[in-house]
Amino acid sequence: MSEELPEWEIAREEFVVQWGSLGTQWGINRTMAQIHALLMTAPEPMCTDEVMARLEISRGNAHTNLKDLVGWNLVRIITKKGDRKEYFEAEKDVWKIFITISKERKRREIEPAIHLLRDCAARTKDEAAGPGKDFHQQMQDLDEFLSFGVKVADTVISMKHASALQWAMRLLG
Amino acid sequence: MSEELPEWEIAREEFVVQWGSLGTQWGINRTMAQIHALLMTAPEPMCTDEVMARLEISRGNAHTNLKDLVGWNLVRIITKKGDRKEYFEAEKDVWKIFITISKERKRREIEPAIHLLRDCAARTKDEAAGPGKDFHQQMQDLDEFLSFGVKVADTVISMKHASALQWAMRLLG
DNA sequence: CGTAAGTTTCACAAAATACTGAAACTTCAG
DNA sequence: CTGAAGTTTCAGTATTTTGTGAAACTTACG
Repeated sequence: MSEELPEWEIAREEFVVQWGSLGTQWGINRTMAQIHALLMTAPEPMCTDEVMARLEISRGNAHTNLKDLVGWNLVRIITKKGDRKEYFEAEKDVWKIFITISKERKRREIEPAIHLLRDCAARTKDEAAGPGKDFHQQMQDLDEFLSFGVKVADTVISMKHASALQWAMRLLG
Repeated sequence: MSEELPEWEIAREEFVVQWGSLGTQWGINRTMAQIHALLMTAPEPMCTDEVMARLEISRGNAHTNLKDLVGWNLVRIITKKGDRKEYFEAEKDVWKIFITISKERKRREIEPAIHLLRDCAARTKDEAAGPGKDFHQQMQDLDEFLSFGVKVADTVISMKHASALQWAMRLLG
């Protein structure tokens, strides 16, 4: 592992390890975050065996997490001609990473929440007063807020990096 | 548990349970999310025993998660005069909830990441070319993006709901 | 075909996380 | 003080999540 690594590889090692623990705080599993960090900083696409060796993890673990990353659209599969192996390459453009993660989180986390809120609001739409009405109102407020957030996110997602930047700069003054 | 609950309480029950599972997807523990849901929809502040009874959880569990929510500034402790018990009340204003969560996540998740990125960038600032330089550049790009995001977040955090709304509307329009 | 290279699956094991319940601690009124 | 009411802690347990490793499966080339 530590035989004559160039200086930048030592920093990379640190990055991978630490990004892994940060990931857990974020609700992402450590290995997945580590693989992502590894691929984001890989000069060339890596194959499963390289990932396994580098992180000292099993084939099954590497495989599962690589495929999960592909499922998140954060990593794509590359095939080199004359080579049957699959290689994995992470998106490195920060703006694209951000867009991808936003899209996925919206789909996986926000939209289900909105459905729940609408369902609960619908069930209580006839409450005329008191706690029942307050509950209904709360569900509606949450729904409206999240739905509005989704609209904003959709707009941002469809923007080019430069326009988004310009727009945000205006906000900052 | 299910003796003659009014209609809205049934919806609330559903909300609490489902918000709990959504929470796990979000990387938040189920009980904490459930308590938060319960308190957000509580007509009055609740005491530990009420929470325990309602969610059928132990005192230790209720206590820990209530205090964690207080630590997140999503719930505050209320004391009624002539009563030694502590009551817990959740913030219900959606905009305030959003601001609070943004602040906390920034502090707990984004800032540590920025520190890591700066550290890794600093360690490789002398790399003149090749993979080492690319690594340095990647760290810097990530840092810049997150730092810029923090600035935007700080601006939004300091805004009144109405101004933020107006600003966002302009984007959508 | 047959077989070697590569990928996927999955039962089981290990590790991390969350929960319980009871004891220890704190606070306050009498 | 003393003890009732309430809060906090924590060792042990249960549950959930991750990871392993080997077998099953797929693919493509000779």
